[in-house]
Amino acid sequence: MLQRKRFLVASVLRGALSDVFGLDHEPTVEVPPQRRLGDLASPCALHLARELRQAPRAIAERLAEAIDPPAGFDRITVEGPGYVNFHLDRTGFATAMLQAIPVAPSSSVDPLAKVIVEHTNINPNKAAHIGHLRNAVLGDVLARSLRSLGHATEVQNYIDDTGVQVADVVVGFLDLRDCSVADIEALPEPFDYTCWDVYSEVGHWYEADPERLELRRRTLHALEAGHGRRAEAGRLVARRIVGRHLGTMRRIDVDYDLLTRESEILRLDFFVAAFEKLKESGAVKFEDTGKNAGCWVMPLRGSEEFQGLEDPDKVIVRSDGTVTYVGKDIAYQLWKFGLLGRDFEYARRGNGPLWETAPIGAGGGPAREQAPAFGAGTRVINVIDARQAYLQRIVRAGVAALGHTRQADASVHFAYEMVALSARTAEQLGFSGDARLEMSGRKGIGVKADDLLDQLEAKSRAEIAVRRGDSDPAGAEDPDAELLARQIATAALRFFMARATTTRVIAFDIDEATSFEGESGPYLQYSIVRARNIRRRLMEEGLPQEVGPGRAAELPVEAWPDDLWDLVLLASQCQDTVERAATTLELSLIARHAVELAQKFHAIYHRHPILHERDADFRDARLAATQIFVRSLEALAGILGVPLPERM
RNA sequence: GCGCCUGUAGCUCAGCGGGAUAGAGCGGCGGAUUCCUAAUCCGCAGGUCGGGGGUUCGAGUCCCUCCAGGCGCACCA
Repeated sequence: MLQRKRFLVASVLRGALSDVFGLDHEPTVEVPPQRRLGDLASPCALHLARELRQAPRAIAERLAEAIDPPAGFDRITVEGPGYVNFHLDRTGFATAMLQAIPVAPSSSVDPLAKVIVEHTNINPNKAAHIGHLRNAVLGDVLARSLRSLGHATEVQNYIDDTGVQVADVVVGFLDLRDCSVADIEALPEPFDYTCWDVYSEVGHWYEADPERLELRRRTLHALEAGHGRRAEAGRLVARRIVGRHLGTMRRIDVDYDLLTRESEILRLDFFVAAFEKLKESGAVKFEDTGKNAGCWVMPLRGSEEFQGLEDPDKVIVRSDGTVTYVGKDIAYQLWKFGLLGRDFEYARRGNGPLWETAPIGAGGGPAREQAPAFGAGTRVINVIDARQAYLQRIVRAGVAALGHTRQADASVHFAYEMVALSARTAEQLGFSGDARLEMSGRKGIGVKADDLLDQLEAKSRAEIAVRRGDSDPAGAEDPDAELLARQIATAALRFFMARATTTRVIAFDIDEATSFEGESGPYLQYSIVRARNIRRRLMEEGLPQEVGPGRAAELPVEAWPDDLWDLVLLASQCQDTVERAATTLELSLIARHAVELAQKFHAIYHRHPILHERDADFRDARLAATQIFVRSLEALAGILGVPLPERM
């Protein structure tokens, strides 16, 4: 909403600079720090002072005189050292804001161009931990942002069900714990917790006798081949764990369109197809001698991007004929762009909207026509932590080496930093360490996602009980309170993950993450609950609960004091914020904008009561601002995946 | 060694292609509830923006350099 005004101001200024000074200058337009200074301002007079050999204030004054306030503006002033400031017609702008959609599909978006977002991608061999939650929340918020801006968006969750990590858990069950496949099947829930322990046990077991690593190799081959007892155990482990992971993500409202399985990529020979193309184009070559003798490698020496590497070649096919992860990932990436010339078979998972890749001719599987058209995206965003930046660059280089430069450019690695444990939290959990501690599934160090969510829900329940005056929170089986506890936990967790800048390591602190005060998910929720309560009270009093545009248009300027106005102006920047977040992949902008809105609302709530205000103009302006606030925060909360309850 | 990221209040962090008085949350101290729920609000204390150069009318922001920390550079993913 404000963006259009910004363009208008820029164009008016550009014209004046040309008319008055004969300059061709693109002025910057920003929002001044305080409302009394106006709503949009340009420091262009400061920029041009040297060139024009005039005092900035003098330039600004000449500009202000030369310009008539553009449509929607009241007046133009000169402020500070020489800013040209534009003051909006508050009544007119607020009336427009009442009717505006806070975050709408952008006209610059091609609704037919599909964006594929891949996220979560947890190895199906153990319980999800809080690092995985960061990935899932970022991916989900990104997908929600793109959808709200009008992008066709497809969310994929890649399941590496034939990798080393699954193999290790299979070894743990079959060889270390001497289980049968039936024994694994019979294990009680939480199965993923059991696997968490097995996985770290097997690591120690290998260390004690490195010859046992042969079992890993044998299992890995069995998983890739797809038959035998080990493969059966692997399928079982992966199937049960994926079910648990989906359940964990469902708790915080994270969903997917499609699960893609590595086993299907292998079975359908996606890599064979990709490999043919790579060989044809000369992107890979066979190494006869040297350290990579017997391997197919992708030379990276020529590329500027890979300067200074110790080994400028990347192995794609190992000397034993097996394919590296990068090789499979290149094939998968080509499929995502519709460049592979092959496709999966699909099956619906359960009765829900989620699909998964299915083995060819899977008995009784649904016909292929029923599945939506997956893949063939125009842009692909892989949400993967920053430690994998090197591999993601190689995947992109592989796509480029085949001559698909447009698709290589459209291959985006959404890199975020990892989640570590704060020193305090690590100590509380019994892990030694004086600094922050990196989580490690292999070592069994970490906070399980479900444990954190349980803790958040328990804390929510306790808070709710206190507020409702229940003496016995555990005994009260109030379904309404149960839902609310879940919503609060979801909000706390999602906001915590979304508000962190992607380039920073999160030092996960349990006390901070479970805080319901200050900059937190529940803080957002509470602000909306308060606004909704006003509405409810108005209804009870038999007063109108809404201000229509007609009424808003007749409010006098005095009804809009600076602090109330500031909320409206902030609300008018939701669209810009979401667009900027989606293009820069800095999603924390959305969380910060949401919390800033809530802060301003809470402050106004105390200063400007509505129910007890006698002046009708003041009351209606406040009510209109509240309406604008509610709609804006609802839009942002929807993108952040923060549920907004009716009461708290 | 090469590459990427980080260094701002006691702690966790914001600071939009340089711009108006460097902000918020937590923690500390002091206040606010006969009045739309105190998961809130208001006030106070707390800062050589890692160090040093440079560019500029103007630098937390750009350039150089140094220091400190994290991550990556496999026939693991």
